[in-house]
Amino acid sequence: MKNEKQIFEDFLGKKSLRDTPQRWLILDEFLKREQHTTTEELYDIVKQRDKTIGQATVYRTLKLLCEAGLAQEVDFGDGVMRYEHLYGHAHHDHLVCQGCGKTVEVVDTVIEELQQRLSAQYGFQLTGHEMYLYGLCEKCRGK
Amino acid sequence: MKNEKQIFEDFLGKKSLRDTPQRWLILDEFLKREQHTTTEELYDIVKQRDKTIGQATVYRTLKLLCEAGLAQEVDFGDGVMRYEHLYGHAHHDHLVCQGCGKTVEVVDTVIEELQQRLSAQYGFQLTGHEMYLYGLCEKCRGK
DNA sequence: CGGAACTGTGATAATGATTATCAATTAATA
DNA sequence: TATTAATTGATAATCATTATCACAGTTCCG
Repeated sequence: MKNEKQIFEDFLGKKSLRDTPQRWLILDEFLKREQHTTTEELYDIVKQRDKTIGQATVYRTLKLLCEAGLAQEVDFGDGVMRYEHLYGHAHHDHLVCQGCGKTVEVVDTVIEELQQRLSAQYGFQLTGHEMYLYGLCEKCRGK
Repeated sequence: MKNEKQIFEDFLGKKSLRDTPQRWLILDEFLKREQHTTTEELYDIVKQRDKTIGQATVYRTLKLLCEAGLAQEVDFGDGVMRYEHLYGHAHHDHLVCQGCGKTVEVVDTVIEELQQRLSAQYGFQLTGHEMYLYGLCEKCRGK
């Protein structure tokens, strides 16, 4: 399996986009993050290694990573877009705690199947879906 | 079953908020709309009956309708909040055509049940969920 | 009735995330 | 290396939504 850097290199080549240190820096830090990352968080981190980098470049590069199939936008509905790793990660949905903000990645193949079937009933060809389950985690429920 | 106007009246009373012609006008037009409505669309409609009404009032009143349990926010992820009728309407999710924007309201009780079970597996107490199924409707698929 | 004390309103300014613009810089390539 | 086109960082612009504020309309209490 190719690694993410190779994928990105291929992507840039195919689109005749350029190889720049900023792009590699952003990809590198993005890959290090385990959790969903906002543009601003990533910008703050990346600035520590390159003081001159601009926010716009972070926005632009994250968009590219999405096109390259390495990242994916996640919208928890709080007005800030988050990005998560996509390549090598199986599809999943999100369980979000409304108390502490903790998220858990979940999958349920039966639900996925039923979504297909449900869409088909209305003549739709399903191309994707979003499912967010909101609730209270064990800790927050105690309070 | 109480009707929406009575509900809103009760709500205003309980919260010691006032009875104003603007609020009734907005509620009235909101209820007439069959589809999901953006604040701007509703503002345009309401302006035809009262030229002096302000956008802010529409925003404010839609928020109130949500609190009163008459309306609900729906976020299709295109940067504009939409509102739909809630009172007297069973819970449902949305099937959205990415070709023409058409939406269909759908429910699948088995999925709902599985969502509960899935959340419980992670110690979460489910308080709500959002599920958006994106695809192409029959017409758009032909093209 | 009269006048505090509030609530609501409309106009407008502010906010905050994201995007567009643009001159200057840099990478690809002949 | 010279040319061309992509990229960058800084900054201004957008756009939906919120906050602010002066003024108008209600309610309450005497």
